[in-house]
Amino acid sequence: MPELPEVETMVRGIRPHITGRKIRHMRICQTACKPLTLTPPAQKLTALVAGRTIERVERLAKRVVLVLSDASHLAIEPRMTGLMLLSDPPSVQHLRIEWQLAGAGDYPSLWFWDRRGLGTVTHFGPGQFEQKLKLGQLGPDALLATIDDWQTICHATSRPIKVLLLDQKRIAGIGNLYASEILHRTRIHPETPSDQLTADQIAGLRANTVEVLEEAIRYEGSTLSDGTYRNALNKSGGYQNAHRVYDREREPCSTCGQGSVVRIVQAQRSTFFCAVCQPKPKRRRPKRNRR
DNA sequence: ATTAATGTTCAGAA
DNA sequence: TTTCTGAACATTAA
Repeated sequence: MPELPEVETMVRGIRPHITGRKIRHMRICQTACKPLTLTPPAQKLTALVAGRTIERVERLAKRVVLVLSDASHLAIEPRMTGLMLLSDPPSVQHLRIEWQLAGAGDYPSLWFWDRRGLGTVTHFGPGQFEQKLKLGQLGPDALLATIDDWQTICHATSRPIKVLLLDQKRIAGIGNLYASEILHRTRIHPETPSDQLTADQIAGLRANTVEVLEEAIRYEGSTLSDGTYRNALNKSGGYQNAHRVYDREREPCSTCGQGSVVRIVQAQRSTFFCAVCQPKPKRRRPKRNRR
């Protein structure tokens, strides 16, 4: 499930316990039938990582990044069901990778757990990270994007704003859950063509994106009904109780009290919104009305 | 047996 | 060139 707030929670959870510690061994667990996508493949990857010290732990969009002592980077992408854990995995058979840490510390190992196994782990040599991933693949981070960034992003396409919010190449970190929450709070209909948004709406979008994501981080992320998402110590998040529209189809809108939450499908993903709070945009007046 | 699920990517068509 | 669709990856629960 992890979107930006869940990945940020993972990073904050593991950072104090693994920063400055040396990776004695990176072990690919044999319990899972199908292996994760590892780049480079397992043998080469484990050799590159062994013996390195973890200098820093950072979040890049929806990835956890370990910065290693040789200036290389290890990027872990949890995708749908991946978790970074220090202890207490929800199940043993879905443990995929163990980083055994040297020296004294509260936890002997860092783990990657992934039920569906869609996650990826990618190693970047010194200098490759910025070039190949940071600059090449991702738009500005959703917590850092300026109004100018947002203006440029929205003006560049006629795609529906909900679909644009999910495009990591344009704006990085927002996923399906938070896209619905952000648009509801900004009172924008999810099918609005992005290039028809007014300057005020775009400013609101930026402000509410930061507000929703920071609030979700304070709650340590959203654990949905399937219970998959957990923090580094296998504790649930709390933000699911604060969702105003996501997964609340047919419930009355908590904001206006008038409408009820409806579900539509955009780009094969569920979108939740309130038709009263988020009315369909009026069609643009054609220019022929000028005299 | 069928469907949907927080993410990403690719091929192919309009 | 842009946009959209469907499928794929693999697993589980309703």
